[in-house]
Amino acid sequence: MSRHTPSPIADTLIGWFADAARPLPWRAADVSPWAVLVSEFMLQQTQVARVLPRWEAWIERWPTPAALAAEPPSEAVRAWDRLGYPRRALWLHRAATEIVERHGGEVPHDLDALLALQGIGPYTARAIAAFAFGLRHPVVDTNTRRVLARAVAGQGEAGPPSTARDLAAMEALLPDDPPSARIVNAATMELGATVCAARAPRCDECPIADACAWRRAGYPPYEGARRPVQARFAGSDRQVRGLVMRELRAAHRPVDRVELAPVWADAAQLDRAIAGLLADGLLVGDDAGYRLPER
DNA sequence: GAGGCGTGGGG
DNA sequence: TCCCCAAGCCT
Repeated sequence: MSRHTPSPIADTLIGWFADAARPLPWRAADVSPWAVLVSEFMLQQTQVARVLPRWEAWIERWPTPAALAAEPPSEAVRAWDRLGYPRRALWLHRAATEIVERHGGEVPHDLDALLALQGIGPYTARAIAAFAFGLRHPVVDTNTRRVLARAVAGQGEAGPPSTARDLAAMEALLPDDPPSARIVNAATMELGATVCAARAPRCDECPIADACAWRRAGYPPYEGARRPVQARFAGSDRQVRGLVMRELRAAHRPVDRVELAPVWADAAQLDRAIAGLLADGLLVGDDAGYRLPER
């Protein structure tokens, strides 16, 4: 691994982060790797403000992987409440079980061991390694990708994700020493989340505006490929799944098909949603009806 | 590799 | 109002 020439962008971000970082509780010095891991699961595709109260409650109730693994998945799904993508609650419970079984109840440091856990992909594995353990890895999320696209590549938006390419781009920005690299990872994400926003970037407040290639080029409009627009939510199977899950979280007993009928008028679509939830393991069904998974 | 997956904040 | 998009991952 070759040494880097110092990046003025990285240096500026380190100074900016010292003042501008939001005091998020999972960034506190005394939080456990497990607490960091839980935050990363919850933050997948979900905003900080919505995660905060769920994370506090979760860590208080289940302060260790073993504590969560000792309870049925149904309790994890209930505690997940309306954070969205409830498969993540199932995956987090599964990951806790795997940590107990494979790693003696301790969150592993190793990237490959992290990647092997349910629900942990390229972003989350590196985020845990970097933020929980201080290891020097590039961490690339959607905010990072946008900041690099603008400040370094001079493009208004990040193109389609490519893990290898994105990691290489961030690697080029990272200082050699792990503590500084960790801060640059966090600061780049923070800048994208709070200043270099997707819709309305606040360039007048940006600490690296002078170094920004996109700004220097006069903010050219983005010409490259965009990610496909997300299907509309209203009336979607996703909405129906959410409504069914809401019923099942509230009911601490089996709920049969007749009782679910009022949830959605289109019976075929309701059946499709239930079938999908069963396939995902979010529901189990028997003669008594549907319920959240107990094991 | 594209598509599917919740829910809600903000422009 | 409506639409974008949000600390991604799995199949």
